[in-house]
Amino acid sequence: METQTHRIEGPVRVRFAPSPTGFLHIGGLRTALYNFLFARKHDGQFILRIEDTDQERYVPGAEEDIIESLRWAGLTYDEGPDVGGPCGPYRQSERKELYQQYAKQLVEAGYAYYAFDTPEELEEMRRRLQQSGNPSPKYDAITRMSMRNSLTLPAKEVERLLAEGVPYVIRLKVPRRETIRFYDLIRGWVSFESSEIDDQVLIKSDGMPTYHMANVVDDHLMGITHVIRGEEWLSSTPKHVLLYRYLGWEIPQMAHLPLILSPKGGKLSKRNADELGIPVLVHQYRELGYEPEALVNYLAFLGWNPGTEQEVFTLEELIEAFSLDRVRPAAVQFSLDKLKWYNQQFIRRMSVEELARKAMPYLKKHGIEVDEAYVQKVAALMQERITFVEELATFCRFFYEDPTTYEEKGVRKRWKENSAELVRAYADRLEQLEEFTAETAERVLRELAEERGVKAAEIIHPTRLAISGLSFGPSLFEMMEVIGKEACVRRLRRAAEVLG
RNA sequence: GCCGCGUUCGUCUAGGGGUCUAGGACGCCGGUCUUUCAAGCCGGUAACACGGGUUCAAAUCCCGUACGCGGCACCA
Repeated sequence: METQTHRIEGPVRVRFAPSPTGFLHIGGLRTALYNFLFARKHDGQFILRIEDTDQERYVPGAEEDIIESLRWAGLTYDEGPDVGGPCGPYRQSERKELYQQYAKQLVEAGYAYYAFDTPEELEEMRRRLQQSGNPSPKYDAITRMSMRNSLTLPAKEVERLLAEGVPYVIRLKVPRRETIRFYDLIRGWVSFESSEIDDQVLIKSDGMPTYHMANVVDDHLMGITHVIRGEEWLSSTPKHVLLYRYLGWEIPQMAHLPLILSPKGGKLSKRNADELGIPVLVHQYRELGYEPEALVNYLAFLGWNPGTEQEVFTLEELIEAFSLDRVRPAAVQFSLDKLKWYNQQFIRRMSVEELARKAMPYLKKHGIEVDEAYVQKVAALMQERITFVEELATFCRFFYEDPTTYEEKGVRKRWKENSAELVRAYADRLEQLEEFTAETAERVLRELAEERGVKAAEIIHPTRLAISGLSFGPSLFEMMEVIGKEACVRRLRRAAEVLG
């Protein structure tokens, strides 16, 4: 049978449905982002739903992390556990009865059944089948007839077991031979043989639904029109198709996003990413000082592109440009280099006021106490030279305090025999200046060079070392103006003394 | 192993039968500018996985192979 998903009338409703079994992963953020962009693009609603049906893997704090991370990234949702909405509750653990009700409906209609097999019995069945040459044993149309379930047990026995409270699960009765086809917005028609699918558990023995059951029920009840999720769900989609059909519901449009791979090509798991030094959790990026706009922009381009040459987009621009049919089906490799480039791009697009404001917490963190007006001057000189806002503190200490060391390589290359004397002479002249600016500092230096018959560079380079302790950095004279006459003179004299 | 999905420069990608001697971006390399370092500008490096078809013509369509990834739980 062919199952066409068709366009549902009315506004677009999409959801991001993470499970609080861990902190938000960048792959999760990308999925959330595409859902968000799609919803905003079509003036629809974006919903956050927490899929916490696995009580064993529940990680405390995960839900908070997901919510905080989405907020940080600017992906606001219209309905969710913390903001409410007309289709709540938005936490699956709070909707338990709902799933049971629909599961019972499926049982009554003959599309699902009770199964009383213990884990040991299931294990035994798999072992038996494997021994008889079946490489992938399944609880399916054939094996279910030799198991303990409401299809094989007498009705009275089933009633008795249920009444006695014997643990049971509810399984989907997957048809024996049928081709299940569905249309994926990103991949086109995809088909699976029902014989490859096992009788999926819908309700676990603890009464909680499995993902498959909860997902289908909630997507329907919440009016989800487009299911946009990771490719790892593609092969369980036929089960969902069956569920929609048996429940008599319309199937939302499906779109399975390409997976994000590690830069080496494998799965971007926490473990192998840690080995490569790649953060995978959204909060790590926040802590490392990445701009949320940069991460979002980069993630948007992982699997999608606007078809134009524009690469830097604000969230608003992404919304405008986004479309699912420009999402590619192939898995993509994550690259920190490109992300850093985006970060640099966003820093350069900030005003110096904004940049300085963002730098303040970092300065505090590094024990530097200066006022924001001063930081703005630093920001103006450094904006084009930094990749992270934090570098306004770490890379720029010389703007805030005298250097205590001098870069060895720079000294070797730039500090000559006559440097100490020239630098002292320069300091003396600067001290006399009434108006200390980049222009006057430069003029005085060039005059001195001319008088001494040396190239300006012979004073410039040692001066840079004396002022900043480094052989590279922003425009020397502008830097000196920011640092001020008194400090410059002091630093020049000190360097002459220390470096000889 | 079985099933599914995928495959254009190292990476992200454009392209969807002729306009492709395959374009852009990141990275890398060189040049230029400059007091240095960045940035900018200019230039370079580098790809249609392979094999068969179809066609006057294929990166583009079809089939196969290889490789990669995903799934095969009372996890999501």
